[in-house]
Amino acid sequence: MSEETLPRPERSDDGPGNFVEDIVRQDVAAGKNGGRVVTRFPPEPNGYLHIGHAKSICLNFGLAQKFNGVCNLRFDDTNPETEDVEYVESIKDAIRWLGFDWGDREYYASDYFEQLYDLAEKLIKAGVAYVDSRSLEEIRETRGDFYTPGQDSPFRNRTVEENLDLFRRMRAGEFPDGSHVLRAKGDMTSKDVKMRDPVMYRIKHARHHRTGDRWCIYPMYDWAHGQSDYIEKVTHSICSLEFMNHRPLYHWFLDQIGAPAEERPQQIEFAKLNLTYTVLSKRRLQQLVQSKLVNGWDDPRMPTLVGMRRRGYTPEAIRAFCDRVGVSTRDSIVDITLLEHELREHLNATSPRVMAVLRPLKVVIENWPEDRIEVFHAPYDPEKRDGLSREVPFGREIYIERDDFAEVPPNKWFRLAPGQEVRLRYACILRCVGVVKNEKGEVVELRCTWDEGSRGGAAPDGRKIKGTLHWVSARHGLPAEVRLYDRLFKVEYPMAGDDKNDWLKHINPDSLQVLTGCIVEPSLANTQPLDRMQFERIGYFCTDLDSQPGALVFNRTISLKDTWAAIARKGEEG
RNA sequence: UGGGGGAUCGUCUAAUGGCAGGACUACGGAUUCUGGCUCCGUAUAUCAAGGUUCGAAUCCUUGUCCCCCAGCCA
Repeated sequence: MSEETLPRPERSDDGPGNFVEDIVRQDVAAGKNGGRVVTRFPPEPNGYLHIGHAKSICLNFGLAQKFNGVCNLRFDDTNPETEDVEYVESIKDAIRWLGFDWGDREYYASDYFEQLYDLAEKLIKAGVAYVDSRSLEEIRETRGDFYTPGQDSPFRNRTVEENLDLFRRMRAGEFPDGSHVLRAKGDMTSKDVKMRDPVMYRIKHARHHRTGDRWCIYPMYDWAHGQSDYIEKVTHSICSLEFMNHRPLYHWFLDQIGAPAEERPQQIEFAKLNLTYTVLSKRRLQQLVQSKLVNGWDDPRMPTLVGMRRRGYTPEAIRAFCDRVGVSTRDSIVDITLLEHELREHLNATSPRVMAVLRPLKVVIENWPEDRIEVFHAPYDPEKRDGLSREVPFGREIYIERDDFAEVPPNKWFRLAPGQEVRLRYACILRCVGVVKNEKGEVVELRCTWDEGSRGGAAPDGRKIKGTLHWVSARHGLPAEVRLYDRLFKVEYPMAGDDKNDWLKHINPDSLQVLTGCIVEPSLANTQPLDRMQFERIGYFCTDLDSQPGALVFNRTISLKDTWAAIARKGEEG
């Protein structure tokens, strides 16, 4: 074993760990950066955060927590034409909602414009940056391509004095957009196209959401980002795979400004998140919003954090998911069932249970007196028996789910059918003795009798009742609208097509189904937006932002697993 | 035709020359006043070929496939 071989990194007990964590752990153990760990989450404020960003947020903030470091929130606001404070606020909300706190470490690349400018002058004085006064087209044409080297700009040999003068006048606003750029003197013959005299500054007479009209030149990403990391003393600058191509330039700029070896940030790339049945690029998400395929950025079908919040996702579930998917350097597409699993897991543990009937079918209990009302006490949490319960009134007329009755029951049917018994949850045992149909032959009402010994739902003789149905008293139930959400795309890989616009063809036309005429139990009368609950036997729901007392609206966050659906499907096939 | 990366169950991820493990999914069963939850079980993987080695997912060679790069976007 050579002396240079580093010891195998110890894995921590909490969580699965990943290669980035291994690197940080080794760095800390080796005393690099004096053992400090500083990460950063660097969103550009030009869009809403989505589940993919959550992975990065969890990684960066998680690393800081794990190693007693800090994580900066830094807005990468170097392109005023696309950025806005609206996004800054939404990004901060989303990060807070996810459960992370950046304390007072809220930074903006625009806060460093002056320092960045000074550094740029330093590079000019050192002869490694020059003002190129050609058009965008000319610059592009002479950059060469993957196979042919670029050619030096005729302005490459301007004197330091001339460059300085021009650059200062660029800043002073003497030139129109596109007339000059500041370029670094890289190597126009480099096989690495990024090194062919990268542009550092461009002229943009645009108002910036923070600096207003103070600047009319703005730094490019490659120049701004690494130097901002350095200014903030970031130790580990974690970004996605496509920036791997930028890493040589990242280090080259750090070399040029004379960043001491022991203080320079290290760029580490990881594979960003992709999800089945989902698109996760800002541009495409924006397209969905603008073309009104969804109702805004917070549409519950959107993979944005605001959308997921409105849908009823919990931050805990999203964080658990991010931990679970791991971090690696290979492109991957995570099965959305993993996300759904974490969601159900957390919702199952935390959601109060209530009853709601989505597609009501009236049931008249013939041997129950007309005006007799019974109030049952039903626990909010049947598993933990935490003592909390609500009152659920019961009477002669109730509603059950249409799907819970079959005139001709298929195999293994545990639910209601003529002559068959079921239990009404927490209420009693019921037998169907008659079916009322309309002139079209549709079932409109069920006539039933109840077993008078089964008050509360227990069988007096201990007989097994296989099926238990949810129900709502007709007299006490509250009307409600329920919005059923499904995956936004019909296919697993919407982006798989050769044609770049094929993904839009895979939109699921049934991703939103609005049910009116639903009936929920009276305990929900005062529910507030974003309250979460389980509708027993149906799924997890949350009260929508549109909901009001007297006009209740619920979103289906996710259905319960439905074993019966699989059995029924097989019954049909077989 | 250049450069930079990457290939492990259907999916995500472990392994750092020494029993290919875990989770999700799927399937089967037990339990159940939610056809939920829980519990138990089953199935499925090292891109290919060659080499080094007692021993290879791991090292070497050759090949194949996938991703990224030619913004005055980030």
